[in-house]
Amino acid sequence: MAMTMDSPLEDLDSWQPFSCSISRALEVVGTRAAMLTMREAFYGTRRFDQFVRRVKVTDAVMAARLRELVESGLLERVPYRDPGQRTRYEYVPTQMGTDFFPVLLGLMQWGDRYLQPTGAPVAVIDADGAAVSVEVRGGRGQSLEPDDLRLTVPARK
Amino acid sequence: MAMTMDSPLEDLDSWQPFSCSISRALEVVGTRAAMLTMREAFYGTRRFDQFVRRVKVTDAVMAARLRELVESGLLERVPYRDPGQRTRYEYVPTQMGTDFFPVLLGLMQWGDRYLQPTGAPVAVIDADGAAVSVEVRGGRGQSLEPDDLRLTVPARK
DNA sequence: GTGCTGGCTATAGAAACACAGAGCCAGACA
DNA sequence: TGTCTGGCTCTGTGTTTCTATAGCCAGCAC
Repeated sequence: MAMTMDSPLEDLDSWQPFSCSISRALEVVGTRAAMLTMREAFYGTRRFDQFVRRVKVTDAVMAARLRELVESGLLERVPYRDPGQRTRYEYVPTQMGTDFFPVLLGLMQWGDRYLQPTGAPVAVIDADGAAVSVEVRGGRGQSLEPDDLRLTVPARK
Repeated sequence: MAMTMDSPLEDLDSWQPFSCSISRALEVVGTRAAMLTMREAFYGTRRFDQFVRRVKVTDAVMAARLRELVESGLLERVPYRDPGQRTRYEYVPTQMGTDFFPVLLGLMQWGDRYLQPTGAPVAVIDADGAAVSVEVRGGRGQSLEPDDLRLTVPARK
């Protein structure tokens, strides 16, 4: 059985955040460089030197972040070969990495709204050219506001 | 006029990420403690000592993060008074703070899926008790996958 | 072979962030 | 008046993440 609470959690002191998913996620993508590297992967960046130039970190830092992101499973090292060049590697988002994009999109949308006095520098659109948005949806597909949400803590094992 | 590109961006080298909303957002909520503080606000935590205990940082760090989050506009200092106590302050999410919750929810959902071998420790549900999910929606309200997205860079000023 | 180049590693130092402990201050209560 | 308490600040230390610079290595070009 589960302990169910209203949102916000009524009895906060009876429950401590344990093995929180947000906390675990931040251990993987919690640094600025890691987050911006995933942003670039979202934009379509694939190659080492592109990542270095566009995220504006040193190659040492980018090598470290890319290695971590590959180890964590968000990116995959895929060999490629340009004519006259030796084999090198691209960094391609995995399913796990692709599934992270909504977080980036949510962050972008929130930043566009509150931190961009002169408007969004990049727009994300669908096939029709209409603006895209990140939303919270309930079981029937309906849009939800934060006030509509409740939290449940499953029974501990 | 706008420069429109397929997703992923075709001509990455012709466009540099400038005043990126994600980057700006990370300047405000880019640290682990700030993110977990907003998580707690989402859970319903309001008072200083609760934040300190539940985020598990020192009071010094929490005081600094709360001050920054108030200055940035995500939280608001609201006076309250318990019987027999002097006036103190609660930290209550503003509209800007509430609008940030989908990002936290997206992070939680992603972490639940990929970083929790034994299942999600907390579930977010709607009024019917159905699981809630963060989705990307297009102009007609349809669900979108990352492959369906395109990016547009408005003309520079 | 030699030279060159791109991805990657290594080291040292700077900056940001967190911890631990001490101390300050307003105000409720004796 | 004096004491106690909770929110908050200050100081010093350690860890992490970053920058800057140098160097390594595979392999293509010559």
